[in-house]
Amino acid sequence: MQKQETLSKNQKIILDLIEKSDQPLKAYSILFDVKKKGINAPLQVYRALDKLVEIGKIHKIESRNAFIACKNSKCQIAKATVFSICESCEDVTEIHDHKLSEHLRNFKDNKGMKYNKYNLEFFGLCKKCI
Amino acid sequence: MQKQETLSKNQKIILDLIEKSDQPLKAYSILFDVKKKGINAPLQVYRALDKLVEIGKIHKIESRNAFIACKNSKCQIAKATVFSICESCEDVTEIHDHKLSEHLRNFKDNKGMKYNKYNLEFFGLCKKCI
DNA sequence: TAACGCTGTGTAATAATATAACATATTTAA
DNA sequence: TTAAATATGTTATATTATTACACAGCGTTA
Repeated sequence: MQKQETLSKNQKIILDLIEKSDQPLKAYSILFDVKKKGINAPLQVYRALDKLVEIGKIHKIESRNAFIACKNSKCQIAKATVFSICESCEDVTEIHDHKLSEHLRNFKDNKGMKYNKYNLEFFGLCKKCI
Repeated sequence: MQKQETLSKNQKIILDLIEKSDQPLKAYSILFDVKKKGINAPLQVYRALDKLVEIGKIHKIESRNAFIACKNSKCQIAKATVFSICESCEDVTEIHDHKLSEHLRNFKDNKGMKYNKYNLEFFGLCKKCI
């Protein structure tokens, strides 16, 4: 089973919307916005979100219960995400830092655990809000 | 205003409970357990949790909406947390790795953002579940 | 082509997580 | 000893997410 290239109708509608926003969107705000396109129920939104997260088109910002598009064209980083979050204006940016990724990818604890995913969220104040 | 040494009644009850568990507890499971101690409403639980998180006695596992006690006696790491989470048995362990902490503490993005906190969650399979 | 598995859709109901608003009590500090 | 800050108690409600069920479309394969 290889990576799916074609998205379903609902998945497309919802990915479109998220990609048009440069900031994370919440599930019920997405629902509100796609009602005009015939998506009526939370579950329809959550199902599409689940799929889009799974294939790496979007990421969930766990501390905010919100979803942001992955700007990385290859979208192979669903399993290794780093974000910076401004606690004042709530601006969220995905961080791609080679050295940091390397470090995290290679991290080994002393419990013999096998990692296949990580998510890192930095919090602070962005330049505008300092 | 220095670090508060004395916790209020509700805060103590709830911290006690969380410290007795070596795994994260969810707010409503905490509520259920403390009803016999006279805590009746979600808000009473959430208020205590907020405070305990703020002073570093517990941490929130964001991806699980659950709370775990901080084992670090000094509890000064509320703002710099790393966890490993087994996706099979849901076992959660707080990680203290000097080199990793150093790396994360010193991380600078290229946006001039000032960080004061981070949270990192590793996912995978623990030794038992591999 | 018919039967099957897989993925997706639609809908209703409900579960789980979290906060707002208001009144009052207790502790702390000036 | 009074004012400010912190904590409590209660009701109601907002927000986030899932369960359960019925069915549609599509590609495989027997």
